[in-house]
Amino acid sequence: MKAGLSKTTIIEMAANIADERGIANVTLKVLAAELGVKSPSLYKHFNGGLDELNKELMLYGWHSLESKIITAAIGKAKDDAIMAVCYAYRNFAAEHKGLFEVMQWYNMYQSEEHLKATQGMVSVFFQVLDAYDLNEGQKVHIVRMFRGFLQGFSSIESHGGYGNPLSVNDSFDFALKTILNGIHDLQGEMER
Amino acid sequence: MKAGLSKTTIIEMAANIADERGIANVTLKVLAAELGVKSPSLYKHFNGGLDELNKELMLYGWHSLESKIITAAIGKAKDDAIMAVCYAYRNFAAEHKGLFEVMQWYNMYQSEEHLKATQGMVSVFFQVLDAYDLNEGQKVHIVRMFRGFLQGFSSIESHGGYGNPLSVNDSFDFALKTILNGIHDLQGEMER
DNA sequence: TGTTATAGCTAATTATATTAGCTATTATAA
DNA sequence: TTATAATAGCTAATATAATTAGCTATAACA
Repeated sequence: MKAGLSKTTIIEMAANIADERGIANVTLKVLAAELGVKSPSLYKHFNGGLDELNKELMLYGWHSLESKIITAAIGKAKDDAIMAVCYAYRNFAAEHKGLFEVMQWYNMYQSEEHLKATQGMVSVFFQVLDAYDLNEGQKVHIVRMFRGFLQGFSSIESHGGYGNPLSVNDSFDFALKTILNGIHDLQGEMER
Repeated sequence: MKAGLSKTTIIEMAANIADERGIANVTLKVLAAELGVKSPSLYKHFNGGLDELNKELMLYGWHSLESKIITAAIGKAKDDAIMAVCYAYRNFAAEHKGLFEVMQWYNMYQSEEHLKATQGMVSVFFQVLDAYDLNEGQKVHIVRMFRGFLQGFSSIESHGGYGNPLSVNDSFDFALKTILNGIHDLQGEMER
């Protein structure tokens, strides 16, 4: 009862380490040192050790992203809302490289927890799509396309995978407009 | 001089372990046991130890994917070629979950090696796009969109991230058609 | 046949995660 | 206020995997 740690402060420090020093440094050793305690002490907060910590970090990341995109969508509708949400996603990945990696990497083959974690974000997409004249199946396809594109694009970009000097921003805009056009076509040329 | 190992056989076994038992089991211990040797022996083939092995595994994966999509594109052109390439990518990810993971997650912050590794695949996309009337910038945007989408979609799908019962195949088709429409639209214009 | 190179070995070292059990501080109740 | 209980954090010990050092037997070859 000295350092006064809590799950939250530990997770936040872990997220910080992931972003600043890379996920390879998200270890109990580094984390404890950074928090000014010894590594066994962390087991008082995370019974499941490093594994549980990574899981919590993954959940924390998705929840953070969720609130970012919710905030971004406030006061916007249709294409504007979609653009805002997509940019918020991409910016989050850029600003939280390490955390974003943990969000995707942890729990690869145990999808239940992952599914739950991403549900919030998925809901936001569906809500935004409610403003369009689309059936449920179409919405599912569109949300899946956005999720796939955003995750892959953001991941490649933040790892420096797009080597060509051409503006990555322009490529992102191009892709979003392409998907938006697809949505417009489904509506039979209604107004955007 | 007994087991007669080579870099190739070791890498192939590592890829196999990644796919069958998950990347958490790609360790020198497991790998050596599987190959019938002791783990220090592997240093005779990989001076850099586990790190070098993972790098080689990543490169091996991208080269494998490259030849798969080249094969898929043979005798096809335009939309047919693109569809074939995209399906080949997605199938590869589905059939090599572990390897596909290593391809994305190894070497996160040292993009040079990653860039080189993906260059082959990128070239295939550019070649296929040569059949369309597009300028260089447009091609770059399109390839980036495909890469982002394919990586994210395949990754989410193969980790069971698309929970909705709706056919994932249909979503994939929907997305590809959406992007193809975008390409067709660009051909109508003179320039952008 | 003798020499050399080296794949694979054992033994030892390092690094991290984890467990066991102790202690001091904080919170709570008499 | 004092006694008691709960527990955050500690030290010491253990487990597991990576890695290094140095040895040895075999394959290749002069």
